Amino acid sequence: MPNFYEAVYAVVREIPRGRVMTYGQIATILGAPRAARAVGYAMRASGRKDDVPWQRVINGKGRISARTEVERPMLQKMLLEAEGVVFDAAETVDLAVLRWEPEHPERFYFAPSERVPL
DNA sequence: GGCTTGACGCTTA
DNA sequence: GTAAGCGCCAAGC
Repeated sequence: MPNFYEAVYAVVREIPRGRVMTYGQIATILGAPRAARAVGYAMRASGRKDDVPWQRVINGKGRISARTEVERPMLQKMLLEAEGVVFDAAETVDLAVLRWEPEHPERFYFAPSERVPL
């Protein structure tokens, strides 16, 4: 992984259809449990990459964040429901059931020291 | 190199 | 149960 963004995308691409992951969870797998914000930042920048299922990444409460955009969250919810993800009355996803974890999280490990400029 | 911003998260009230 | 505050890491100026 040449940079942090690609490291994040590599994980997101592994999320199966109908399942979701949280920002903090991805950050933890990358080796930076506190870098949830940076993960979200990477998602925002991933708008162009069609092969990255960004809609399957939500916050730790099981909700859609996307505070900056207005139509984005609506689209995200629509895409997830199309995959079978269920939202409750509070527009929250049941993470206890739909949260997914890679079989080999260590292969996504991204040591800060290995970070290489683009 | 330093300051500001941002799809987050945990702790406290 | 919700709301506000502080800390976190990486990117862009």
